[in-house]
Amino acid sequence: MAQREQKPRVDAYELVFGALAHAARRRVLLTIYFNGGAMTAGEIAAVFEHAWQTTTRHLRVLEKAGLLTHEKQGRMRIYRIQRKRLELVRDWLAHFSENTKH
Amino acid sequence: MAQREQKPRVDAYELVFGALAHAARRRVLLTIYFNGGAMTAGEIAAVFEHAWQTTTRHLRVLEKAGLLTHEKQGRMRIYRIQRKRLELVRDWLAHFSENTKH
DNA sequence: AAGTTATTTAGCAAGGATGCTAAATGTCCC
DNA sequence: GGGACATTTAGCATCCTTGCTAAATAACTT
Repeated sequence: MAQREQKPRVDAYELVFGALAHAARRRVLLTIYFNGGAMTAGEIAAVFEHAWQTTTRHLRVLEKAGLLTHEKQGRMRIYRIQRKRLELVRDWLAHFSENTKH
Repeated sequence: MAQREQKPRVDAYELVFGALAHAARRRVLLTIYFNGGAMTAGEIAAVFEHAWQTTTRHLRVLEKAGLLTHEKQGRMRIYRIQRKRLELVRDWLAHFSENTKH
């Protein structure tokens, strides 16, 4: 039993890696990116065979992970990819780089 | 319904991202890496609070994902990290790089 | 060969994730 | 303001994952 556990960006890894663990969510990110970085929820959902509501949940997971943000525009919501957040993954990978090999 | 789905290295992404989705497994990789790239199952398990068997399963998942390999040495098994396999993650991230910005 | 050490496999319970349908919310248009 | 459109929230069933304990395998030791 550890005295006290710190949870600063530890949770961030958890959220991001968790979000990327599902093929549909990875595909959502790619889809939005190749569409210029932003799409409405409807456009995104249309790409998938899933029910609308299922995609909505995936979007929520991605947003909670910080990989997506949304803004309202009238009755539609525009989701925007947060490329910067993906660097967290790169950061984690960097632990395994040649140089750091200690 | 798509005509036919190809699954070449698609499954590889699935396996690797799936494996990295669990904090314990990410920690196993870091542990082995910072221990010089190889450790026995026992040494790895000793690092965790989990029951031995639970860690064994994590090792299996990581191995199935290609992130670890093992070789027998007497009655112990030495697990070795496959850094190269992590590049698959880097490859995926590369889709979002500035340059490739379609 | 019997016992000890190192590790995996099997089987089960609990919790979480995923996908669906139905209902709710919020906005636009006549 | 009433209906159509865009999207989310709720609730439920199913499946997958994780963690555990018990049992099995396999290699060393005496």
